[in-house]
Amino acid sequence: MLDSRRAAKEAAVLDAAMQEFLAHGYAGASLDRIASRAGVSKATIHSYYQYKEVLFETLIQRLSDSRFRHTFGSLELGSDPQPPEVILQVLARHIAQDPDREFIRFMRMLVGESDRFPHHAKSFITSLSMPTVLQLTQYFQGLGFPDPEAAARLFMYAMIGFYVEQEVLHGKEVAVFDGDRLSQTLIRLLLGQEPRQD
Amino acid sequence: MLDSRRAAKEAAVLDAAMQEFLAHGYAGASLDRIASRAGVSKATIHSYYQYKEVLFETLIQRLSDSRFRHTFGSLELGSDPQPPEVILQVLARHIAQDPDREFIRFMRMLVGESDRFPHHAKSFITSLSMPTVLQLTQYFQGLGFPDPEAAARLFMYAMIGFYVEQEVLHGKEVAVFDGDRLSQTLIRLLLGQEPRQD
DNA sequence: GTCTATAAGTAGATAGAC
DNA sequence: GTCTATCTACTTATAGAC
Repeated sequence: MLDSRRAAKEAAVLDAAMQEFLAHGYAGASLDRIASRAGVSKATIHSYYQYKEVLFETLIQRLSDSRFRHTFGSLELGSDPQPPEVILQVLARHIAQDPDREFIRFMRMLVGESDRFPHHAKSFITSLSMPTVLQLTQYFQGLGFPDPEAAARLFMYAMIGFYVEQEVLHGKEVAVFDGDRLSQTLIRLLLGQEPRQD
Repeated sequence: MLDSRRAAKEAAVLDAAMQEFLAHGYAGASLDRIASRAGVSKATIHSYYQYKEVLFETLIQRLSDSRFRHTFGSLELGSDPQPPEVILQVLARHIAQDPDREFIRFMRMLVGESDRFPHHAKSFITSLSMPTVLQLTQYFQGLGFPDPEAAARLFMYAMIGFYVEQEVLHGKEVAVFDGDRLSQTLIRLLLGQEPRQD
């Protein structure tokens, strides 16, 4: 009974902390605001997480995990019987599209803190970028590509670059470009179906 | 005489501010440290730039301008008589390579502050991403591509994604990948010279 | 113009009451 | 276990001496 009340408070702290850190970054986040938004005292926060940095670490880990589940939870690349152009199209949308706006702010924070918290960035690479490269490499290998890892990384980098420029850096508010048009071009090139001038 | 002494102090402030903002981001930067590193008092800084935010704006503009000159200063795409694969290779290195480590930290700060300072991000897009897309689009149009803008953006996004994952997010410390191998793959695909399985 | 000194506010973290 | 009250340090910004 007391445990569940404590668990509820801890969840409230984490939720409030997420909003605060996503809105202001690490240095700009205020424990005062987190406490007041969570409906607890600052002392309570410190009893859960001794320092601000511990709270930040816990939160980043939680956000990173949830993104991992989002990207790979509904993805079964190997056993999918659909044609490559369909599979790759779906995967491109998985990488570059954003169902919830929260991940954009997470990326901003992760990149923004990647100088002061490099291990968060590396952990993100390990748990998201590496498995994506691996899965794609195996897939392109199965299609008989001569350099499957280069194809895999080209695919991933193109969609990441698109996401960073259009969504994270507000590029689509300056000059919007359709993500499907990009991925279609890329997929046709990779599969050798592109219409060309000759 | 007094003017030049003032100009020297102002330059010292901007240099110190650059180090401070790049190292700590906007919220984490301290005017105390900037003043002490520049060898002036805080009051002097405030006499030049009324608020911290004004100093930050000035600095970002300066950094963005210098990067613009770096990327396009030595680049004459249209009149270059060299073959496409050479030109594109050089351009790929321009986008993804970093002669000075400073730009990595600038990107981290720009992305990290792009939620609270969206106009900086947009200004960056306008002065760097847009001209790149434009130049590349014209180049691919000259080569007879059916959708030159899609090819242009694919090229730019792939190199940006590579840069963000490998350099900004420390990806190369987790699993390094050769930038030339990526751009060679991309260029061969675009120019229709890729070796394929069939 | 540029400084020192200080104002006024907020930061993270803790002691001690309950 | 959670609170209120407080400590110490640091923040931006300014007033006033020179």
